[in-house]
Amino acid sequence: MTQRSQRGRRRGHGRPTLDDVARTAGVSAITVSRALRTPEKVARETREVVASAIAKVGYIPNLVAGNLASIKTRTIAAIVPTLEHSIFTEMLQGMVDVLRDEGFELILGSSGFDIREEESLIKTFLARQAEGIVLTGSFHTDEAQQLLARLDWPVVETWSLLGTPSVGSVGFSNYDAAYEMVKHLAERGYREIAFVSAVTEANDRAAERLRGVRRALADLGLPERAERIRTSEFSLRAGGESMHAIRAACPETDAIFFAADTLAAGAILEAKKCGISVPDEIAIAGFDDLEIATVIDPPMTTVRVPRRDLGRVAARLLIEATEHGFGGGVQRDLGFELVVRGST
Amino acid sequence: MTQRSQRGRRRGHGRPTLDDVARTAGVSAITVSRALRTPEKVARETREVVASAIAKVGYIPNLVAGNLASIKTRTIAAIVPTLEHSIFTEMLQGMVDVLRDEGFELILGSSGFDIREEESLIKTFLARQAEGIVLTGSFHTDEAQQLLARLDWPVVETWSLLGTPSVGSVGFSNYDAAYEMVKHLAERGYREIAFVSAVTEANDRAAERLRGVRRALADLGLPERAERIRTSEFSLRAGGESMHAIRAACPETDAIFFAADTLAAGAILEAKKCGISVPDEIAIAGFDDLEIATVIDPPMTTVRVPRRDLGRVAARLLIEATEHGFGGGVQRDLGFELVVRGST
DNA sequence: CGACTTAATGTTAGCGCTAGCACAAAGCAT
DNA sequence: ATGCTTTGTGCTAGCGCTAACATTAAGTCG
Repeated sequence: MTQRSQRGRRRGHGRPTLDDVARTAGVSAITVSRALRTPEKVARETREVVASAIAKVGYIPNLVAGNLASIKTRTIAAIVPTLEHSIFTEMLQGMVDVLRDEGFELILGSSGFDIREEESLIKTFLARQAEGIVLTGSFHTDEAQQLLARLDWPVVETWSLLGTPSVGSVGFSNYDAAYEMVKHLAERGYREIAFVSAVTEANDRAAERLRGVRRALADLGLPERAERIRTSEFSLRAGGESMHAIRAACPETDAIFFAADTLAAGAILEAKKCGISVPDEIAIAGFDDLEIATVIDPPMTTVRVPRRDLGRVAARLLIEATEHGFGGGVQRDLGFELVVRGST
Repeated sequence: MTQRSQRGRRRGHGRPTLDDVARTAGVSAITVSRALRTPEKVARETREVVASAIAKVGYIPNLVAGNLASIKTRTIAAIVPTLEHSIFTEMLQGMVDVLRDEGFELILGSSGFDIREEESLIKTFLARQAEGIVLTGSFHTDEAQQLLARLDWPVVETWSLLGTPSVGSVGFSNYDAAYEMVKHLAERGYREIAFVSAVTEANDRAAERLRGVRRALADLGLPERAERIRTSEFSLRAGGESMHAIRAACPETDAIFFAADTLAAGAILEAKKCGISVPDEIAIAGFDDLEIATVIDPPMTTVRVPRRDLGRVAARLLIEATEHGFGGGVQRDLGFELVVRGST
């Protein structure tokens, strides 16, 4: 028999442990554990003794230890490109709502639209034993792709339906949405259509929207001019600037489709400031259906996307996958809605 | 001698462990651990052998186990009222920037402006062994206060300087900011001033702003009328509605100070839509200095708050506290700036 | 060249919890 | 009474990692 624990606890937090509770309640540690996690398996009387012991010593469970022992962390990770664009934070809010109801926590990463940073975050979250992860889009580094492919780890991609992540994709067709908008503009009689995109590099949503615009222009026999296809950062100011740049380069332009409401709203505000009439002189369309689209004058034609639901559905799929396994990879097309208002 | 491990691993992930790496590298587990965490203590040659073994077996560290063994999680928690208001997400972005540089991760909670939910989140984050927490404001439930008081756990409060959290407060004086804005309006000659606040219940920022407005009105000898002190939810639409409601109740009102730019912007947009001239018929002031304040017409007078820095400083304080201890509780007044533009 | 540091690696004993069984006591049919 | 389930509780052995100490092989110095 080895001689041990001669001098009590050598390391540790100093916070009370399960054993402390067990000792003051006069039961074993496992009983306390059960009283907390599966109370129906503990006699009412014992439960009460344990409860008062917990209160007495001020016990707070150590989930890190519990996670290690049970190989479950009840943690889901999410990586978004930025926290400064409300479409992503609203999606996160949807996720958090569902996760919290189901007793899961969110660990959050923001990649800054950089897939290498995304890869690094993925590795961190793997190391932290997140039980699943929500990614934005389906463009990732090769290494990340390979890692995810060989790992049997629940992954959901959002905002896009192009990838084949282990659990599924939750999104809508960015291509179709952009196509529909151009079709709408054409039906309204606009022929000289410009498109202002987000940066498309490593961003499949933006790339798909651009593809949709191009295809629609071609199908409808409308002219596509390079000077009218621009990329821009996301800000109100940049929206106004893009409008001016396009009008300077191609004065005959009669409609501009922006890949984000923020840009489109900036353009409408700037147009009004400069006495340019919307939609008579120039039509403006956006993408997202943020609140500003409804209160701006004229109200903005845009594409409504179910950002809250994107988060909710992604979270549910992932929880389902952690609890009942997964395979194949479902595709949840949550659709979009063309909302026609006064700006076109 | 006890007979054990007759049939190998009984539970576990199936992912390779430190031991697997150690075995293929022909060294002990602790050497692999050191090669990863303190490479300078391992001979170059060994380091290389270990590195290739890691690559060979595809090892990903299990931080949950590491955290338990080292009693360190390198995790910081943050609780914000909502993710749907960019001032908070920008603060979080500031936090994430600093945390990631220092090798910390963020666990995020959103309380929905409900301090009971906040309390529940605090307990969860304690249980998850977060090394510190960033809270919004200094209103918490009694139980949360007591828990935090007796726990010797690093806590930083943001957006307010009123509390005495264990590590410190990072914010500015909401009272002074509101006071200054009213003073500015008075100097501009406005005398019939209205104030639209966020809900003040359990929200010390809103309560302080209201107090500042009241005090300023009193000090400056301006009339305070109950019909002109309103609370409102946060939205563009609600801003416009508040403006109408105030003008209906008190037609002589010549200036409205909104506790958020979103509200003020909604009011300006609505005013333009209705042909109400800003600032001639009614002056509008906001709070936050969001981008829209600069591009709207007229540009908006508002209070600039250092939201990104709030997050950065809070994160740094907390990291410092986890590494070198803490005591007392510092107060970092990051200040605010009255930005006067055309709307007043 | 023996005592003494330094560098590199290994051994042991947990961190605080839970899975999997073992076991006692009680209920229930036969 | 016998066997057989059910209920409540406890014991043992880890989960995968790291702190603390132990050990060995090289330098280092007067």
